[in-house]
Amino acid sequence: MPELPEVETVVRDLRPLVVGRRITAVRVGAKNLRRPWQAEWSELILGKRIDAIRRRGKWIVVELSVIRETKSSDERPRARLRLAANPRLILHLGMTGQLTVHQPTEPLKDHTHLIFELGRGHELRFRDVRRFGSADVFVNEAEANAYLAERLGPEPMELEAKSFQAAVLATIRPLKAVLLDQSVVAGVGNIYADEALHRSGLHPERRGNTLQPKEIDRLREAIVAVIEHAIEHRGSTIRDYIGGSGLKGEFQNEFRVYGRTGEACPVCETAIEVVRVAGRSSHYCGKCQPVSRETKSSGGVHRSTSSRD
DNA sequence: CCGACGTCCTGCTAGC
DNA sequence: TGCTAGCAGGACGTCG
Repeated sequence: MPELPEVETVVRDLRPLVVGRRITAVRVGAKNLRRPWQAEWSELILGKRIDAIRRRGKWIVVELSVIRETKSSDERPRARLRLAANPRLILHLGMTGQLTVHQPTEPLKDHTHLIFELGRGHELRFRDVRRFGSADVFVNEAEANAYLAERLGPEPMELEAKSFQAAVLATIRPLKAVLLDQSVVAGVGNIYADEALHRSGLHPERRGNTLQPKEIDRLREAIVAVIEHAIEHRGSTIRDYIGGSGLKGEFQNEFRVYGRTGEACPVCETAIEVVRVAGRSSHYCGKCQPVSRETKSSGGVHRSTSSRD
């Protein structure tokens, strides 16, 4: 499942292959992604040049602009064209999304839902078996940024200690739910949440408001460390994930807890356990990541007075 | 307002 | 061997 490191890898792989190219045609599959592709979106991006491709959280932003027409003498600037001069294509890979560049002669794999023809024998294909992914087009940078800003918190690398501390202490939710909340920190999913919690010695069921400031900062540092480490390994391939060049990730070999139920904790050799938290399977080491007594017994709500004095 | 939970979707696999 | 129930989970809608 593509999380921040996987999406970053896709974007880095794709960058040299798509930047500078023009979208010469858009082909849309029969089945919808999370939201149906709108016909006017094709009009908005057709003929536009890809200036850049970047990542924000788990989202991919393709920046497009009008190519300057050098030879046309009868150039009539149209208002509508000006509004859509710099549209943005925003993609989310969901669970099983793959974004790769192919030659048009390569056979289409099943579940290919969008094809962006790039001319000169290349096309960008969006394939997604489970269709949890999405594609949206916005008329300009401001609209695209607004869309992302209203659902995403800071990138892990830009997460400030103070504000993260405030966010964690302000909630009774289990840490696992906090880390999966994209408005708290953008880009963390089930794998890296579990890995970061193990690295910081915190139980996934610990409730935010029971943490010490020191623990919160340890968690923040663990998130950054595990994300950066994973990017260096091109992310994790569990089953479907591939980078923009079709290469798999290697970080699955570095997992300390995720998907390792029953195996030995790499730190203390205790068997890794799995529990369902926030509707997700959560892997942890019972010894390295103990639940504090007060948290486990009854949700940790009645403890609020003791932190006062 | 906040938190918990159900829904979408397909392919794989554990279990009979 | 063949069948099926259950599981995987990111984002978002709904409910209490």
